[in-house]
Amino acid sequence: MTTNILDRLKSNPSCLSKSERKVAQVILNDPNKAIRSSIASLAKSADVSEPTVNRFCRSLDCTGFPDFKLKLAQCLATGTPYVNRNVEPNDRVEDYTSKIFEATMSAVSDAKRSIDINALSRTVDALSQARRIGFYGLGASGSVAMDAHHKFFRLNTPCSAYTDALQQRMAAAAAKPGDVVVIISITGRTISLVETARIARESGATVIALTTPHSPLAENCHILLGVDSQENTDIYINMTSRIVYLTILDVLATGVTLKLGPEFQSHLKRIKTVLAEMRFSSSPTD
Amino acid sequence: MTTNILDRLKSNPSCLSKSERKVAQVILNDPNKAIRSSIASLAKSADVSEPTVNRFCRSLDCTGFPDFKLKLAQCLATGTPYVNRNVEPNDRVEDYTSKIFEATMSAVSDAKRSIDINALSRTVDALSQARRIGFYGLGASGSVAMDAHHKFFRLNTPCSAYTDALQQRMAAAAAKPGDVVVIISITGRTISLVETARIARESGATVIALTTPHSPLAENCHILLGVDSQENTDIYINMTSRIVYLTILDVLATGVTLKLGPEFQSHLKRIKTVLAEMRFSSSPTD
DNA sequence: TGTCATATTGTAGTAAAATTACTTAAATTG
DNA sequence: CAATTTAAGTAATTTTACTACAATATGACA
Repeated sequence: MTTNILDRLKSNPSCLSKSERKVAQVILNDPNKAIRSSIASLAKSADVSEPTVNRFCRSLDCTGFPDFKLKLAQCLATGTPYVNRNVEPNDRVEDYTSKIFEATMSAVSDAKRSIDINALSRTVDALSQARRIGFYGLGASGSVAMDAHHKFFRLNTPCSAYTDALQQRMAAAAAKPGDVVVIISITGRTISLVETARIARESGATVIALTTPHSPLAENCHILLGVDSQENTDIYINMTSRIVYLTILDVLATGVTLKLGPEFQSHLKRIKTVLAEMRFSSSPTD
Repeated sequence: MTTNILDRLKSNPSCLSKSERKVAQVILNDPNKAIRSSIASLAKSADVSEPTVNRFCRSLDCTGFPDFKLKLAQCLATGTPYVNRNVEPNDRVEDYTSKIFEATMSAVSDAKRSIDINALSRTVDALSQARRIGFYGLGASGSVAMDAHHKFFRLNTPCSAYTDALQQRMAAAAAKPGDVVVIISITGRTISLVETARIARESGATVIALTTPHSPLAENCHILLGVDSQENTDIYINMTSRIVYLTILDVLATGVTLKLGPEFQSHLKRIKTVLAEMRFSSSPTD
C-alpha cells in the first residue's frame, strides 16, 4: 500500500520547503476542513501563494491539488485518520478503545490488500484433499489453532489442534504423505515450531505456514500464507496479527466448504440442529 | 453513520430520473474512475448534460459535484464498498476472500461505533481489582476464552480459562466475592452458560457477559458488553463476532495494564525476555 | 384528442478554481 | 560578494462547476 498521506505529512520536515511546511501545518490542523477547501482559501490560511500549494501537492506525489484532496479524503475515511497512534499512559477509556479498534481495522485492511491469493488458493486445494489436517500453534497462536480446529472439524476430514510443543513434535513425526500441517506463528522464529515444520516435511506432509514472511518458518514450508506485521507499532502486533490469522482461516474454511460442494451443506445443517437443542432457542454456534 | 453512497446508488431506481440513472450506471461501472473525472467528462460518458450530473449529485444529498466525488471517494476508501455481500457457491477465491475480509472490517467498525464505553470502563475497573479472573466460553467462544486467558495471565491477577461446561459449573460454584467471571457467548442462549452465570452470581462473583444484547445471558449478568450481531448476514455471524470479542478483550487487557501503572511495565518486559530465548532472534509472542 | 401544467433535460453564459508560464526574491556556494 | 541555484509569488490561461433560462417531454383532465 502506498504510504498514507497523513503520515507522510506528519513526518516530513525534509522534502518540503519552508512555505510548503506552512501548508502542511494548516492541513494537519484540520484535515477535514482541508478536503473541502479550494486551493485559494487554503493558500490564504497558510499565508502562501496558490502555486505554492500546488507544488506542495506535487512533492507528495499527487498530480495536483484535486488529486491531493482526494487522497487525503480517502485516508481520512479509512477510519484511521492518524493511523498507528500508540496507546499512551494517560489515555481515557474511549481513547485507547478507538486506537485499538482502528489498529485492528487497519491491520485487516492491509492484510486484505497484501494477501497472496495464489497461496490461498493452493492452500484451499491442499486442505480439501487432505487425508487429515493438523493445526499447530503456541502461545497466542495456540488459541488460533484451536479456533481453526473448531471450524474445520465440522468438515469431514479428520482434524486436530496441537498447542503443546511436545505433542506437536510427535504429531509431526507421525504425519504421513497426504496429511496437511498448518503451522501458525506470529514471529515465525519459535525454535520448536521451526523444528516441527522440518520434521513434518520429512514425514511427507504438506506444510503450510501462517506467519511473517522471510522468517525461518516461512522459509521452511511448502505454502506460505504471509502476513506482514505492521512496521512501527510494536504494541499492536500481537493483537492484530492474531485477528488477521483468524480471518485468513475463515477464508480457508469457506473455501474448503465451497469446494466440498452443495451435497455437503446438509451435513452442516445436521450439526446446527444438534447444537440448537442446547439452547433456549434458535441460531449459530456460541 | 450516514448510509453509504454506493449502496444508495445501487438500490435507488426511485428518487432518480431516467438521465440521472444513466449517470448512476456510469459511476457504478467504474467508481474509481468517477472520482477522478470532471463533471464534463462524466456527463459525456453518461451521454447527458453537465447540469444533469449536478442535479444527480443534489438528489443524493450532496452540495454539488465535488462534494459528491469526495463522499464517493471516502466510501470507496472504507474498504467496504459493497458491504455485506454473502459468499456464493460460484465465487472464485479472490471473491470470497474479499467478502470475508470486508465483512470482518465492517463488523469491527460497527462494534467500534456501538460499544458501550461506560460498560467497558466498569469492566476495566472490576478486572483490575479482581481477586481472580475466569474466562468462560464453549465452542468457538472457547478459543476466545483461551486467548483472553493468555493475555491476562501475564498480569499479576490469578486467571483461568474454562472451556468445558462441567468445569465451568464447578468453577462458578467455587467462586467468591471479589472474583470476576467473564462469560463469552455469541448467542447468549446456551443453557449451561446461562446456568453458570446464575451460579456465579449466587457465589458472589461479579459476572461480566460478552454476548448479544437482550439474550438470556445478557439479562443475567452484572455488566453487559453487548455486541449486536450483524442483521442480515447469517453466515458471517460466527466469524465476525468472535473477532469483535477478541478486540474487546484486547481493549480490556490494555485498560487493565494502563491501570496497573508504569511500575508494572518491567514485569511485562521480563516475560518478553524469557520468551525471546525460545527464538532464533528478537520480538513478541508468537 | 387537444391544451395546460408539471417535470425533466439541455444550452449558454458566468464565476470560481486550478494550473501554467514567467518574474522576482532568497539562499547557497565558490 | 558576484553567480548560480532554489524557492516563492504574479498574472494570465485553461479548466471546472454552477446558474439562469429555454426547450422538450410527460402526463392529467376537459
